[in-house]
Amino acid sequence: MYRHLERRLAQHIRDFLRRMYSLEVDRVVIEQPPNVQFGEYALPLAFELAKKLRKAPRKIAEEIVSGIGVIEGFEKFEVAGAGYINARVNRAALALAVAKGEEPGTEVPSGKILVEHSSINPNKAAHIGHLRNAILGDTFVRLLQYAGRKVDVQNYIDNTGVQVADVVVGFQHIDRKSLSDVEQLTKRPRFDYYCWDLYARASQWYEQDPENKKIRLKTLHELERGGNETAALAETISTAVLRRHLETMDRLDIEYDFLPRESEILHLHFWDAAFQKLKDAGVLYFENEGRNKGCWVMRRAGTGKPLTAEQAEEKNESAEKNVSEADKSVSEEDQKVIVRSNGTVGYVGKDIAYHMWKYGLLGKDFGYRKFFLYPNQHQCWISAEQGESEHPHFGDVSEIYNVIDARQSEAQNTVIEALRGLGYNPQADHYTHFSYEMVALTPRCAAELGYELSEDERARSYIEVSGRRGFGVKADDLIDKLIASAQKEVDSRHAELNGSEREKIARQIAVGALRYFMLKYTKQSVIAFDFKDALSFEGETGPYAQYAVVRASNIFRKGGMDADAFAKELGSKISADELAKFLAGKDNDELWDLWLAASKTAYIVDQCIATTEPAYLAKHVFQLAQLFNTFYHRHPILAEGDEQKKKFLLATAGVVRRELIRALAVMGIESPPAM
RNA sequence: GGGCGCGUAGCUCAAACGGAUAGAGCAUCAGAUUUCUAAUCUGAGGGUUGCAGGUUCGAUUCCUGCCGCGCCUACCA
Repeated sequence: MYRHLERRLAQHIRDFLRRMYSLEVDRVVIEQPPNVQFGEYALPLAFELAKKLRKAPRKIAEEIVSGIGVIEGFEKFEVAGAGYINARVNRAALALAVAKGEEPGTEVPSGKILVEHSSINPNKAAHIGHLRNAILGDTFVRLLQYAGRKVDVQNYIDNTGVQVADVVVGFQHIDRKSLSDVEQLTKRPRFDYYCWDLYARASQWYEQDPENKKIRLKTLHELERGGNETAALAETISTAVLRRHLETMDRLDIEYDFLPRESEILHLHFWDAAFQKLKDAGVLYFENEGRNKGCWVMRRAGTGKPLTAEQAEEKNESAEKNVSEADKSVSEEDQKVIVRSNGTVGYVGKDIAYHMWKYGLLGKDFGYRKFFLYPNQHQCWISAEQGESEHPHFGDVSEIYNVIDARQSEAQNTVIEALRGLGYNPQADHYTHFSYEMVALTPRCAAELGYELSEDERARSYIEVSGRRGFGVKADDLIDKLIASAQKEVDSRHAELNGSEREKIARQIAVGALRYFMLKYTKQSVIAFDFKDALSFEGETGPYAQYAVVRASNIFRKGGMDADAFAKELGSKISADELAKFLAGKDNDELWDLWLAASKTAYIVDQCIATTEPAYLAKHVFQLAQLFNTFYHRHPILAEGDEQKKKFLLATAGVVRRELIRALAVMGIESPPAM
């Protein structure tokens, strides 16, 4: 409801400015006052207008306040400080609307959105860095779905790259395993852990003898070509590891719709189709000299002179030859090799083709096979050269979000520039690199894990994980630890519950702790991972919020009432006048703050989507839980003597409980029945 | 060298297009439970927002320079 009122206010202000001053503003800035005593919305509008209107801000603010008139849902407007306009809403009306629990809808664009996340090399166990990616991606999917968007979730599988090749080399040349040996190994639990170690061993093995590196290159070529024994072994390994990744992510309630694989991008000749278009459009050109002689190259993103909007327009209007001349002058440094001199295509090229497919611009499609059926019957599909005849339709989307770490931003931008160069500007504009920073280990954590550190590394605040060194925290290990720790607590607190109930709760708490931990940091901050913080269930954590829900639930259980029904039917239980009385005035600001926070779910979700920043939701959930815990402490609800007051307090608990459950669900966190 | 990003309390992090007194958690210290379970709550201490300029009514936020740190800068993916 908070969002709904904000939009209504913005619209009225726009109309008013047009009427009163003949001013058109595209965006009315509406802030949240630092304290609820100032009201629910704050407009710094008068400061902005001061220059345009050549009047003192305070004077303008007074004019607006006296002229704005009646706006439904708002009680009054006040001028504060040097010219702030503070808006006060009708508290009872807002509370009643919130209690009903139905957010007035907004227009939802019809197009489908594709979110790509996880994309873990299928050659070793997933680690905490992959967890951050998957949790960010999955949460963003849930945010979009909450906002009413249709979303396809894809997990790109690089099954023909060097990382898979390294493990293949490990099996063939270090451990000397046959295909059937490996097939047996894949049936053992956590085959991906075996590969984790083997990958690290293979990386060392390359250092021992330059000849070994030649084997690696040969293996890589065999994988890319396909149709040979090495490729068959790679297929067995990467498919088994991929299944493990899906299982790991499913422990966190993360699911995918489709798994496009690089092998199909190669074998279905996606690149050939893209290559032709890129050459025709002049995006790619052949280099005749220097370091990149014999390669097809394009300008690396971010190396051109930055163009302003006007310059870009001029450029479009000016003669074509200027453009190509400018492109030809790209220095070697600024060139990105797309096709190597031996004719093979690099990963950026494949990525360009893949993204043309996403937008339905390639004129080719994958084959589709059923791959993984989740316990909830959701079917996950995988790409295939020859697919099944009946399959859902993927691709042809109108917006793309790629959850890929910040280190790849240049490559991502190069793909966007290629689309632009092909003339697909709207598609390029709706291509979002959802960039986030890595998860690193604190030196203390690395030491705990028994890794030897150089003096240099010990002095740093964090150390990057490294698959090649086998250096990192495996996802399943962390999840196991969290579950064990939660299980211990649940067992000691709830002897009355049976084993499977306790197990389920422990899992919910573990998932809540982990997902919250990965979401509470803003994307651009490197997470310096530490077991102490990650395993905490106290303070700013998922379990803290889950516990608030349990406390609310307990009130209703003890009172023999249905929490949701109680909240929803507030209007028939208490008159509007009485409700107003309970919420009015300074004495009740603290209660009102709680209601106001509970009204913000849709507003926060919008903010998260607009900024591709799920951390705002995590902060909001924590604040709401914190306000509730204070409320819980101050008001022994069931002991309340005044019947009307008691109903009001119950409704408060019911509404907050419902909104907490909702918001947690958007973060992929379940609310346990007991803790 | 070039590109991107970061620097805020002892530690880990917030601060939505520039806005009202820079906020949380952890840690430390002092308190709270015959009550709807303390995985909780109340309070205290802790800050020249890396440094120096600039723009502005107003800067943690924008601009310039400097210092420190990270990532990218492969005919790897």
